[in-house]
Amino acid sequence: MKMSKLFVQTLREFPNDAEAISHKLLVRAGYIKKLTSGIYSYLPLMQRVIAKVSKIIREEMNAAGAQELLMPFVQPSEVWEKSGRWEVYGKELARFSDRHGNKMCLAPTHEEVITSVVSGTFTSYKQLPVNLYQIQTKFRDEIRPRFGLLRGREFIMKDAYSFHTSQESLDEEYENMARAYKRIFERCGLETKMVQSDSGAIGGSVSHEFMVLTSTQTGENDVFYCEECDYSANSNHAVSILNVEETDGAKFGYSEEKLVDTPNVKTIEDLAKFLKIDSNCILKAVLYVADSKPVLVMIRGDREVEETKLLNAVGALEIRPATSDEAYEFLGCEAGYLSFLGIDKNKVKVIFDKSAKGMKNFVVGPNEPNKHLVGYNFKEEYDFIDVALVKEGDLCPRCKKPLKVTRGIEVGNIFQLGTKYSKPMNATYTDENGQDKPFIMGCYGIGVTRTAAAAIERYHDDFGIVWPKEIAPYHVDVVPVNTEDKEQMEVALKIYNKLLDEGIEVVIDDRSDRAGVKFKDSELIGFPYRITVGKTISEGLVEFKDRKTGEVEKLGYDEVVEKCKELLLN
RNA sequence: CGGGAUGUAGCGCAGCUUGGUAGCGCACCUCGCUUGGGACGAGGGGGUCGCAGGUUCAAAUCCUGUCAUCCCGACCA
Repeated sequence: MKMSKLFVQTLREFPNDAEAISHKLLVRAGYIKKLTSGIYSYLPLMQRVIAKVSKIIREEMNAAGAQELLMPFVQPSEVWEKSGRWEVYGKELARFSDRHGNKMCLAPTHEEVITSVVSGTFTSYKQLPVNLYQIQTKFRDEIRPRFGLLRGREFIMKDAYSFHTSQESLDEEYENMARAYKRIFERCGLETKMVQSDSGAIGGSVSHEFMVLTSTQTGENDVFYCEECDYSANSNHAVSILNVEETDGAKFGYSEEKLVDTPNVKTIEDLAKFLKIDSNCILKAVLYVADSKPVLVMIRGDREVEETKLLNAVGALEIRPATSDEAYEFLGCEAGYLSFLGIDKNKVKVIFDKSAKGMKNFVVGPNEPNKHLVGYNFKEEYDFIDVALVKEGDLCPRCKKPLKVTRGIEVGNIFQLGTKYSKPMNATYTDENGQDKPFIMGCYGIGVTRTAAAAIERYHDDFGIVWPKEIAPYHVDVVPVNTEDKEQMEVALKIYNKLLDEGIEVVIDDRSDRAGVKFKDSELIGFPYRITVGKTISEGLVEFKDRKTGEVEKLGYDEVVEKCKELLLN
């Protein structure tokens, strides 16, 4: 490809509306162009990266025994009503009506359609298991799209769905996919961590996410992991053993139940200071609204509620913290002094977090203003449920060593769906005994465009993108320093043509710009290797530069071609 | 949804307070010069100043509304 003809416009400055480094670089280096919030055109360079990632995915999925198909992006409401998700999915599902007034939507995922495709096509246990996948555009109308391709509204996803006659068969395929995913990301040059996770809107029981670990910035998930054993989990799923298992207010002189004045003391921090007690000896009350009904969470003062866990615990569709006004409305008390004590349990659901178990002589709100109860002890048995966010330093649930936390970008996930979709949609096969049984299903996703963006988050420097060579849009950039110099151009073209003949993906920067411009662009775009054809041709040499290591070698014309072959063709 | 900010040429921005012919840098076109790290000179093209309404002799500028984009937060009592 001639650089002078490549459809790309690099920018001297970073775009104003980008935050994440991958977003900034993708725009500046001319890979993507925004059409509207969270929706981008993939320009030729990007399209090549997408094709590379897709190719790796296809090869590994096919090798793992899956078959590719392609399903509709526009779907009728019927299948979604059948599965029960038309009501449940919320505003992320982009809905519209066709000209006949039929309710339609843009596909955010394909469980419904694949289930209807398989149902009635494979009807015998003899034909199972089967795993089908596609690589396709998805649309999710995110509340707040951001970070460019990391959280767009429109994005490209590989989604696979497997159908089984038994849990054992599903387990096997789940492991098979986990192995395939590991290989896919490795081949993309990405190190990933497989972590336990919540199964979210897709549903099901067992699920894992593949995370690209990032130091700080753009990872949108907290991942807790143990360095001793291999335990690791998304914060929405992580469990821990509290490092202080039992707390006793008696240590601070509160061994007797008593109502004390705490005027205008509303936060846990202030209360701990006011009473001269550790916050883990206070039982905190947090009021939520779950599907417009109040839920009061009682949790140890040094802990925070993990909303996804709470959502699952109460089986709600939507959950949010209550406002102060709502606190007054539901509990008849101003916020700051709320409690499970003295409230109507038929009106307000109360959940006790696991962290509250074993607390003694603790401080708790009395559900009346400007007072707190000290030295309180539970007077009946409660069910303690885990709805708390793990903290760094908590102990690993497996080996009891302190947990660490890091940020991660979720590039893939695998779920065991069971019969969540097949049952309501009445999708069945006939078993050995002639009986109809619902399919047992699994599903497996990879964000193709997000994977590319994650690679940039992970691999870049001050000059631009440093692509892993497996997913770089081109491998080699041949730069004649002075295009007016006939000899330089001749050598550059010779090398370029030879590389082309060898099947190496190469660009020749035949623009008449000065060398500096071409070098800057080369580094910004992130070609893994650059061959500079300049003054050294007087000695029959050209310069070979590795983008990643920065190493430079002077090589003869044939030598440099051999070097590229060696590095790029196996 | 709540709060904040911003909409002026493809990109980055100034101009708005105090109304009076729409500007700068990059990019683009032409000519010259230059060619190993984002050169230089001269000339040139490109903008309904987000949109709608209002005030005014006159609005990018003032007023009202509206749309869009970005950031923060989404209540832990």
